[in-house]
Amino acid sequence: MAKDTKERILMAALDMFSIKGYEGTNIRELAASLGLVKSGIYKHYESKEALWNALLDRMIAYYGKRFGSAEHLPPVPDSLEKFVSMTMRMVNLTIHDDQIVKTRKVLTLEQYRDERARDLATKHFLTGLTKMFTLVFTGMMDKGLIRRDDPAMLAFAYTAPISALIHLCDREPEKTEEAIRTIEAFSRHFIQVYGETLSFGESKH
Amino acid sequence: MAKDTKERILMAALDMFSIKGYEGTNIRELAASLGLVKSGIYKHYESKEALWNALLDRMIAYYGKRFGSAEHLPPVPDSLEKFVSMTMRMVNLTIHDDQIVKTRKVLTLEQYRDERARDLATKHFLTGLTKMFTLVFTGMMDKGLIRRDDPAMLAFAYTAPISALIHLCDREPEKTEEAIRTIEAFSRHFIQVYGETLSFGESKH
DNA sequence: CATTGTAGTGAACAAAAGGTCACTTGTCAA
DNA sequence: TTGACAAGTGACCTTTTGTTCACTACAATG
Repeated sequence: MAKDTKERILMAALDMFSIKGYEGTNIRELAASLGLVKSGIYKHYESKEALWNALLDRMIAYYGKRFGSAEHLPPVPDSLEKFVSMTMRMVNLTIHDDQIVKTRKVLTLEQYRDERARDLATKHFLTGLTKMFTLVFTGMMDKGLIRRDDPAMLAFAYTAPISALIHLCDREPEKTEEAIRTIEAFSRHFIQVYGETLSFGESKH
Repeated sequence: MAKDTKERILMAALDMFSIKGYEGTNIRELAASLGLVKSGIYKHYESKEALWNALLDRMIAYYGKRFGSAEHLPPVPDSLEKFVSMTMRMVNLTIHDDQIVKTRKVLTLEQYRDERARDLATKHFLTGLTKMFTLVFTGMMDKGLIRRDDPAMLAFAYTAPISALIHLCDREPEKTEEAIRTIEAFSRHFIQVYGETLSFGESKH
């Protein structure tokens, strides 16, 4: 019950910050949500700002581990259909995983105030996905699944619309199902435009 | 100097809210930024929340007038080159117009807290642009400039990446120039993919 | 000129905020 | 058993916050 409290505080902070933002969050309420009293928080974090920084440390580390490392790169799919299903798996995870949703919301709310949040927001919302899919598309071009083109441009053109709909889900959760359908439709439209239509009998070498 | 103050307060509020958010903004500082003392604000708005709501009213009205009305629809360009330059004109406006930038920031910061902000955010960031460009693409298909396809899907695929880069500029203004270049590159890539390459001698009827 | 209403001031207030500290409690090691 | 330490409490403090109000200055109107 001891060491655990520090972790519970961090998770409660993620929760409140993601709803009310840093300024809108107050320590009393945060402590109460854990059955603590506010001075109890200060046994684990020396100030509200220290708590915020610890949370950011965590988010940055988590991002690095989860999205930044080579082992978590999605495998290059070997059919366009598998490419779509891979996308949908990733999308479903990122939309429904509570911690990831809250992380996105916090970054959205604090991106103009905190420099590290700002940087992480750009990774989360833009460059991270683009880099990842640049590799995927490069691989798919090598396999002859999609036509040769600038893979970074394709990755940007592919991930940004999906990212926009993920933000929509964060903002209006009741539109989640529709958004997921739109993402799938967009995905299929995308492979239809960029997919290499192999002539009959032709095969990838 | 009389009626004017109410307006100046509204603009100062837009400014502070866009930087510090609603919770982070305090009336004293806001008044001071206008050379007033805090009680002066209350002569024009009965509470902080009333001020916030007045600002939202304004933003909603402005959006309706600026982006919602038929007369402000961009004309359907009659060449792909003009399509790109039209896009760039719009992008430059939306990135450099202070009031529009601040509006986007406020909506970003308050989208999870205020229902009207939430709705306006979706319009600003997603559906508004998509609707507008659906019409543009429909017109361009009619003119034979781009190949026939689902115009709404094209509009979504076109505007979402641009929107993502506009958000990037709001977050990291020092990347504005690079972002604008990327938008233009994306734009050209887009028309290359979807543009109808008319055979020699062929013309739109 | 008298009056009336509007814009603005400054002092005051209650509530809420972040933070401190002396104290209790429970656990574990010597 | 005892000493030490980490975890948690409750009372207290200071600062900040939104809001009110009696008052002044002044322009417009009759």
